[in-house]
Amino acid sequence: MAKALRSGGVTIKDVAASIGLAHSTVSRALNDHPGIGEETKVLVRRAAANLNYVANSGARLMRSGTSRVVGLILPDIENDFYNSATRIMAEFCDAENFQLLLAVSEDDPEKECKQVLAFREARVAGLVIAATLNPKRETAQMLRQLPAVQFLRRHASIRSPSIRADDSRGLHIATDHLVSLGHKRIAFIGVHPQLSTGKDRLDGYRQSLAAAGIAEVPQYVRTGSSQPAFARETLIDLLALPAPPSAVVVASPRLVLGVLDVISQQNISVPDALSLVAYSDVEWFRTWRPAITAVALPTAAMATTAASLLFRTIRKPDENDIEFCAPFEPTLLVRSSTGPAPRGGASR
Amino acid sequence: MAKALRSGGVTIKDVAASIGLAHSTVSRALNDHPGIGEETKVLVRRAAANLNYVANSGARLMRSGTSRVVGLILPDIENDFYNSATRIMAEFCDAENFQLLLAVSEDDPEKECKQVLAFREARVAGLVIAATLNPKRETAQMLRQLPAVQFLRRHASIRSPSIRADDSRGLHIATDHLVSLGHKRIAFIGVHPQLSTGKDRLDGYRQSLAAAGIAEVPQYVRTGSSQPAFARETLIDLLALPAPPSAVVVASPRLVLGVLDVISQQNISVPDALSLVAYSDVEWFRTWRPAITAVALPTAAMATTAASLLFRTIRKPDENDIEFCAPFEPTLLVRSSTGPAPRGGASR
DNA sequence: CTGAAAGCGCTAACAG
DNA sequence: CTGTTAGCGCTTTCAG
Repeated sequence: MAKALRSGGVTIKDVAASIGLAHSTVSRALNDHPGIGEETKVLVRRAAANLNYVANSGARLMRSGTSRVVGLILPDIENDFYNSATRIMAEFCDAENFQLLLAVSEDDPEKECKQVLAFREARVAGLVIAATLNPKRETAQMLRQLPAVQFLRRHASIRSPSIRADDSRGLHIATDHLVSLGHKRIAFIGVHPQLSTGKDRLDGYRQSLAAAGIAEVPQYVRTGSSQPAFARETLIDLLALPAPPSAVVVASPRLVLGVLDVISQQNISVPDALSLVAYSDVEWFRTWRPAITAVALPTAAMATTAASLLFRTIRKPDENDIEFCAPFEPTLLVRSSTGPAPRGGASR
Repeated sequence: MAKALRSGGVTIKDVAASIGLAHSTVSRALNDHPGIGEETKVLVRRAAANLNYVANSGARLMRSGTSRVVGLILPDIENDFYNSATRIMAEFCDAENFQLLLAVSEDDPEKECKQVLAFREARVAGLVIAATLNPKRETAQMLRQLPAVQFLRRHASIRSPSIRADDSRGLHIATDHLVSLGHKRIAFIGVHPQLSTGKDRLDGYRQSLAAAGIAEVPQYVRTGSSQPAFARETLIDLLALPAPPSAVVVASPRLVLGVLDVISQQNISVPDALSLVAYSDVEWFRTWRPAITAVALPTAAMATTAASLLFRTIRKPDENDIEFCAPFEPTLLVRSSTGPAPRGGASR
């Protein structure tokens, strides 16, 4: 035993030796094979426990070819949508006796590529990915070689099925809401339009304006990074315009943070001086004062669907013809950060 | 090639065969061993790329005994402190070419135990853990057998070194702040005192009261789950007291959410009717109106230290005598959710 | 029902 | 500088 401990790891052989059986028998007993004496199983299990035996999943992998691990690649774990989704996936994995390998791409295609490669080296059974705005060819190609599900974002170069929200519609209803309150000068702060989520959301905003017969003002439409700092600078800029917007649609929860920073610092009155709609609802939005009007995504349903789709694919990789999965419907939650447009012409 | 693809995986041997070399040579070339012809290396790398070779980390593990993976066990990934820490650890791992295996224990000791076992089976090089309130004996024992770092929380039964904040002092200064504003009826909403973070924080609160000569009112002291719902119910209860508190210290960011829910729903005036201090600062606290006074933890420093301590331990496991790591100092950020105590006797 | 033996993909002696 | 060989811990035929 001392020897086993020093030489780093009790093996199935040590267990076998300790009770005078063949290691193959021990393997079968531990894996609860049919056709092994019940008494033997008990004996083996006790011996394994005594020796503090811990299976070696690497060795197991070598034989089976795939590990009980699934990968998850997310651009930003501090985004509440993603961390809620992570919780659900983690639960799912636990329930299925899988482990979750997490990678944070920070929207860097190089990192992403390295991460996918590392996942392949680990022979993950499958993976869920919210891809960067411009995945490398190599990445897309690797993704084709294992069960994968695109999450929230989808990229044309990646073949894997996608679980997503109807972003375009989400922004459509958000913008419609402002339009119906009489706003004409409606700004949009969103993420890069190379991202499906960036483009679709922008489209939704535009469609709504078009439907309302409001001409788009290029200066009101801003896209960029999904980090708060971008929204902060953008809003400051927007407010300094000769004709500042009377309302703003903010297309990502992390961007909302930057917007609120400015609102808070400049002590802007919401919704009187500025109406605000957020895309993707976050728990604390309802506690903010005024409570923030938001378009909610069915996060739990989306994450659950992604996970179960992945596991289904893992189990029957042959069913390549994944049925098309309709995008999830977002819902507008009207709270108090949106109000009627000011009567006068220019504000301030 | 077709054969290799079907039989699930191009190996080093296939690469070797494709260019008429021995598989060991290929291995060495791929691992950039000294004493391999530069031209050979180029040749091998090209062949590997052509055949779409992907290393098998399971096989590598079998030889080295430990994988390039570190584990992270957290009670709650939706807690902003933890997800910020996760981002940093993920970055660290990426930089070191390690992977991050994430497990969410949800404060369930059974789950935790299973997760640690699974990590051991994966032969993780080490792990970072914020333990549950009452880890199983088995868990503590397994933790002794691999490089591990306790994070934020620490539990006496676990030997591993811990990176933590001076929680007691943190709550001491939070409470002092309220005391200095003239508050006498100060409530405490925190997590289970079985948790080190629960106990230390409660202690800090108590010490501050004692130092100020304020008698503790048992009804004002509430501990329980760290989920928002607990804080919600608790605050409602507190406010219904004949002599409700004029200030409340909320010892965890997730609990703050529940508290704000009530404040928002009952439209309580902060800080006039109720002063509020939060423990652990969260990005959006500063945007709330009034901005929330909070005690900030040096999250980034803590996570970085935990990660580097872990990697150091992984590299030199012999240096068992880890120098004691002083707890990190929290800082009070006075914002606007705290104000002078009301003059009169009972509020309302 | 259990044992013996082969081999998964890789690395590391040890030879040449 | 490169090839040969053994063996990591496990599962899985194939025999008994």
